[in-house]
Parts: sequence; C-alpha cells; structure tokens
Amino acid sequence: MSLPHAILTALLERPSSGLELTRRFDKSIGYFWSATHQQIYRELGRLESGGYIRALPTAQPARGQKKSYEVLPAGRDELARWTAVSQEPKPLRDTMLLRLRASAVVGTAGIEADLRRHLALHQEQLAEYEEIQERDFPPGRSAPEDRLRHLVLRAGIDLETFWTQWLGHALEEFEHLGDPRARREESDSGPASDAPGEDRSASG
Amino acid sequence: MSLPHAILTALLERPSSGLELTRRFDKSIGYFWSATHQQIYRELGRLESGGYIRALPTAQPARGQKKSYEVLPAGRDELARWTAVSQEPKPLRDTMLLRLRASAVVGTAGIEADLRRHLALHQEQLAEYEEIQERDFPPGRSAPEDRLRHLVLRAGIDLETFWTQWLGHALEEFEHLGDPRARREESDSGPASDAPGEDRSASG
DNA sequence: TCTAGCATGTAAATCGTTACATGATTAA
DNA sequence: TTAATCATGTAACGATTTACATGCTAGA
Repeated sequence: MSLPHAILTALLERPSSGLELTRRFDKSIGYFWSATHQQIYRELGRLESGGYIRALPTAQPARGQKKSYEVLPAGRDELARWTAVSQEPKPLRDTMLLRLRASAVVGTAGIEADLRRHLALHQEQLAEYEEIQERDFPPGRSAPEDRLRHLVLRAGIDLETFWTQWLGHALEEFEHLGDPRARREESDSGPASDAPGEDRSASG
Repeated sequence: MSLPHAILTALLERPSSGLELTRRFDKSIGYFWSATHQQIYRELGRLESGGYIRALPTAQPARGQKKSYEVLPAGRDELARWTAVSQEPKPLRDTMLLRLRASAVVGTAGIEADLRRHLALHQEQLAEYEEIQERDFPPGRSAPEDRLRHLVLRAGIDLETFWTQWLGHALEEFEHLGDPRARREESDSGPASDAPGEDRSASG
C-alpha cells in the first residue's frame, strides 16, 4: 500500500525515468522504503494508467528508450490524502531476533559469526548516514522541509545506533556463554522440555 | 522464508494446535515475527506433509476439532540448520518515515495527530515489555537459554525506547514548525520545485 | 433448539522476489 | 560488427492480507 506513494514522493522531488528511480531507491528514499526495478516499472505503469503521473512528452514511448515521468495534480492530491490518513504501525519482523530465540532451543552453533557480520554492516550504514548528516544538514536555521528530512535521517541514525549497541551486547553475552560452537548439540530430538518461563517469557 | 522456522521454534517450546499458536503469535514470538491464523494453518499443513512435524495421536483429524502438533527430529534439524546459516539483514521499511518524507513535499496536514497516537502505542508496548522483564528476568544468574531470551527482549525494549524518543523529538519539531494544519496547502499542483539538497539528502 | 464462540480451514487479490527477454546506444 | 551497457519490460512463483466458509461444543 505504500510503494506507489514512495514513487509519487520521489517523482515530486524530481521527475525521473524508471531506472533513475531505481537508483534513487538504492539511496535516499530506499533507506526506509526499498524497491526493485521490477516493482517500480509495474507501479509506474499502474500510476500512469490511473492518471496519477504522465510520461514527459519529450520522450518517445519505445521499448529500450528512456521514459521520464512527472506527477499530475491527481497524484499530488492522492499523496497528500495518504500522508494525512491515520495508519497502524506495522508489527516488527526481524530474522536475527527469531534466530536468537530459536538458538535458545536448538543451540547457538554458527550464529555468532553472523552477529559479527551484521554488526559490521550496521556500523557501515551508520557511518554513511552520519556522513550525509554532516554534508546536508549543518547546524543552524533551516527550512521546514529540510527539518523534516533531517528528522527522518535522524531516525535512521538512531536505529543504526541501536543495532550496533545491541549487537555489541549480544556478542558480549556470547563470550560469557562458554563455547558456542558446541552448545546444545547433545540434546537431540524428542519432544520439547517445558522450560520454566517459556511462553510467558522473552520476546522483542 | 522464516515463518516455518518461527512455527518450529514455537512448537519446540510447546506442542500446540493452530489456534493456540495463533494466540502465542499475538504475544511472545509474535513480538518479532507476526503471523495470522491463515498463514499458520497453511504452514502447519506444509510442515506436516514435509515430515517436519506431526499431529499428536490423541487428537482426531476432524474439521472443527482441535489438532495439536509436535516437532519431529527432521524439524529440529531443519531449524538448527536455518539458525546457523548466514542471512542478509532486511532493509528497513517504515510507513511513518515515508509519510514524513512525503509531508516535506505535500504538506504536514493530519500527520501530527498520528505521530501522537503512535507515541502512545509505543509507550504501551514498552511498558508491556518492561513488565515481562521484571516478571521473567529478575537480576542474577540464569540459564543460557534464558540469557538468550532476555537478550531478545532487550532488543524489543531498546527499539520501543528508540521510537518513543524519536517520536518525542518529532513532535517537538512540529511545535517549532508553525501551524501544521495549514502548511503547504497553498502550493498546489505544477511540477516539483527543485529544492536544494533534495536527493542527496534526508533518509533513514 | 438456538446462539455464541471455538477451531480449522478456502479463495481471491495484492505484494515482493527471482529469473529472464528485448530493444537502444556507444565504444572497441 | 560485435560486445558491453543502458533501459524497459514479462513471467512465474511464493508470501501476505482480507474476506469468507464450515464444522464442533457448550450454555441459555
């Protein structure tokens, strides 16, 4: 329900072709709403036939040829409507947390290396965001649009900060856990033991 | 690719029927991997025909009748395999951040109220997590399984803490932004203005 | 018996991912 | 002219969501 609106936002910021949009979704907008080029082309087709955007008249509609789009008033109205409407926050879905929960039952073999790898990835992302912040949002007065964009960037920075800290804690925990490569490999098959604090307990 | 493994984890913690799983996914496991009952029933069918789980022999296989499942050795092996395998972190997708970014272009009308509502929801969730923490993870030594589960719960607590803080910042920002109900309503339709710092800028 | 709630499902539509296909442009 | 790259798509499949259908059980 959000991809068309992500595309409308990107096109309002600058009219673009499908591939240009794809590239911009790898940066910028894509930092909080990712999309592949197939999704983007499909959605551009829908938005065009729905009357929300149109191809710039300068470009020919041939197959291998560049085709840029701009937002029509109906598209802007739809985006404004969608932005104003109340929406439920989507529940969290995180594979790493699920894996950790599973590893409490079937053993922690292999997961520590991936925790380290994820830590490095999140540190990289954090550094990239901080670079953008220094370059595009110097301290001092700024226009309301820029304050809003900075707010969004700060969410990214704070989220990556959270992950790097939490993954750090997790790795510390593993150091105190004994040899992780061997744990729980012995207790095999058979019905689950009813560990105390099992279902009332730990979640994220 | 993760729902079957979430179900295997839940069933290892305690054999359950479809509806019981659904309820447990509303708490516990569902805090970081949500699922509806339709997803769960379909996946239970697949896992059963794949030989990963089996219905407990005590229950009859009639339609409106309760049917509990337990994990077979193949299911435990598959879960251990999946847990150990390296996986890419999934890129962030957050509607509220997208809406804020859009509101920098089409105006902030309506969004402030929803920011407040989300703040209240995240505060509630945080309180719930902290209650679980106090009840199930008192300070002191604990078994490795419980330390892992606590780690996952701490991720939930820290994430909700992040959201409440960030939403607080966002609302402060709106107070300094002037009257949010009117902003940008005047600048209508027409091609987008090329604001400086547009595409190099804000993301998260 | 009727109703409400428990429990297990089916069906259809949309979204997301992966793999592949096709045409245009440019440089060796 | 060939190959590489840019650019726009198609096809197929699996995951997710929403709405609905069916059968059991217990209490009024």
